[in-house]
Amino acid sequence: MSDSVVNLKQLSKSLGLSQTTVSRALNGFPEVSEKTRAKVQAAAEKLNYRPSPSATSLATGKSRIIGHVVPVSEHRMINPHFSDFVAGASDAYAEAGYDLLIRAALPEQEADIYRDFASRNRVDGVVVHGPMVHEPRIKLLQSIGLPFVVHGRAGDEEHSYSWMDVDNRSAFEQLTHYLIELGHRRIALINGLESMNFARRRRLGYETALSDHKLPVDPDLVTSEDMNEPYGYRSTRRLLEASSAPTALIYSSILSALGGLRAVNEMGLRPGKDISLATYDDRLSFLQAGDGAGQSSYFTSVHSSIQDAGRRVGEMLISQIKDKNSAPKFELWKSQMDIGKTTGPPR
Amino acid sequence: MSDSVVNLKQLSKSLGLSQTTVSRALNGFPEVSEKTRAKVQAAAEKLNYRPSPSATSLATGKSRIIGHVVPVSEHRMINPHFSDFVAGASDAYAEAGYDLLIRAALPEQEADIYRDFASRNRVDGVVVHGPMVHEPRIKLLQSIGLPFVVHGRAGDEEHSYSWMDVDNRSAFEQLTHYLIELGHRRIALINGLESMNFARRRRLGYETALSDHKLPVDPDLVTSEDMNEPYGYRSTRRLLEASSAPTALIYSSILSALGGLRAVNEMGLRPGKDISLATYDDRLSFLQAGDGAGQSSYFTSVHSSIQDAGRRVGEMLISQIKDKNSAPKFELWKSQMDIGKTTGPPR
DNA sequence: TTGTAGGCGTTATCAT
DNA sequence: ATGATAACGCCTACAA
Repeated sequence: MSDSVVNLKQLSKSLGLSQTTVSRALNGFPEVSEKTRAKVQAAAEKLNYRPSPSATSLATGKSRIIGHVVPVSEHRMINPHFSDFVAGASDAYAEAGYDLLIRAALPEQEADIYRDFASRNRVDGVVVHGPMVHEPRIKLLQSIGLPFVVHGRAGDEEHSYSWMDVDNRSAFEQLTHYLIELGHRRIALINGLESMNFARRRRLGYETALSDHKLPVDPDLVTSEDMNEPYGYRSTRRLLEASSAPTALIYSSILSALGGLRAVNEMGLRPGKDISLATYDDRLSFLQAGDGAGQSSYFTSVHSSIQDAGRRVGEMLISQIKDKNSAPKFELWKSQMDIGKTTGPPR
Repeated sequence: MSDSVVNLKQLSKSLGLSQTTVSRALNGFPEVSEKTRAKVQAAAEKLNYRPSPSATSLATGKSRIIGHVVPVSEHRMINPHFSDFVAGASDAYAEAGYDLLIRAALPEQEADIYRDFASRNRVDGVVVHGPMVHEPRIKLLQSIGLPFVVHGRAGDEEHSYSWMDVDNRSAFEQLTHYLIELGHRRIALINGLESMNFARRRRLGYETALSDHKLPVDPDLVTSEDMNEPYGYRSTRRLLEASSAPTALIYSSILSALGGLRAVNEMGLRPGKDISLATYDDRLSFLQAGDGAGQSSYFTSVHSSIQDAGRRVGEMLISQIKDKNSAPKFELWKSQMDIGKTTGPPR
């Protein structure tokens, strides 16, 4: 009730015990007698004792904070994908008594920020977002010795660090395969930025399916950009207005799929009839409904919840922080395919 | 280059100066001679000196961290609105040398978390998100003495705390007015949760416009829920399938407007022709395009960038933290109206 | 202009 | 099982 706060010294004095004993009692050290511990805990509660994070951090070298550095460039990393990921991660952190810290940074500052994070333990670990095909942050963090988990994977040395990823390649292979089976021959891929590893994998999956069916890979049918709604709209219009338009389009994100849907509607084409649309779906929460009436069940898609991914990455990172010299852990999640209303045989 | 890091003591020893002088030189105290300061700065750079945040925090009582507590309930606060706000805020923080901290919490824990934040200065201030009509957090924070800025306003005592808000009421009055002028008589409002102050204000604006034109306020035409896509879809369908359907719908968020658009398309209605849709638009970045081809220019809307709001709230909070006993500051932003393609006279 | 010394609130190492 | 005491790394009176 009271807003007055007490420190260790005051608390121990009020108990007639030393700070050492009180500290040990509160932190669950086994040598403290149960009777003492109970008394201490009761008094701590009553006097509203809360340890000072900075003092604890200074003494232990642990901050109980997880860092996320987000680039502020043209390709902003803060978008609905990020926020859903963060929702999951912060949940996992809170459960374990950690806080989430965000630092906005220009891309060229990023390395320095990691050094800063590590050198004075502002954070106990970081999550690496949006790994590129060749990802310099990984060896940097390794050399610094700052614990980290990658959301996704980089192109090489997958066994030297911890990561959690979805099966981007097989997901897109499956989606493409499905469209081919429906009879489509010209299938476009509205991909994310292919400097990012996930996008490269998705393209590989797409190309693999085409090749398996002896279909040509037409570079004019593939676009690569930051995934947002206008991009989906723009590229869809351009592709469909071209001379040899595709009969089906695959989107790397439901955000661009939404843009594609808008384009298609505007052109008077009926999804699933005149044109087929399929997408990767991160199950973004603002599109989700309990009754399954959200966009997610509308689109034909492969999906995996990015919020769940955030939670899992958070858990992995915390367990790694707690057991510093544990071996790297990897987790590859299978995406699930759902047939929605937006695909059908070509006209 | 080197990852080795040096502390104040080592740095000052290497310079043959006292820690005091070095500290003062680095922190811009005027009494240090420029020659000394230059030498110190050069050495700090060279030896890769970085002050320890926990030590600094312990000594000064300042953490240089801004807290955001986000409820993890059914009505998640982490959504695209939040992430755009955070993008702006974290930018402002980074510029001022602050970090952003997120703590997920059950609603009933929130009060305790604020106490925790304040008592041991884990954070120097907080942003209050989603103020309700009656907002207990405000007097709590005031009694605790933790600096805060409200994004939005609570219903009462607007002059006792700092806030930044948009003119929700007049924005919705204007939008409704416009639709009435077009000839609409039955206008629905797909509102946010009316326990939230912004939603109540929006409804007031809507009702004011109706009353001004001697139009009845039909409660069946107003819905109030968490703003997401499925909600927009569901309520739009329900309203349009009813016996006396509205000819125009106003959405409190582009997320639900997107759902409404989906419903309307599905029902074979042409937006702007058979049915009119208007929305409040927070200019969410994932819907924005440089070329103006995003959803934002498509919908008839009143808009104001929530990312800019985040930046501004961040600035306000930091300036308040720096000047503790400054008077409360208020900022009310005017939203701008844009006529898009989704409105027209009723059929 | 610079330096000395104590304090911020914990944890951890030795003792006892 | 409990207690003194020295870190942790910085800031800041107070002195010089």
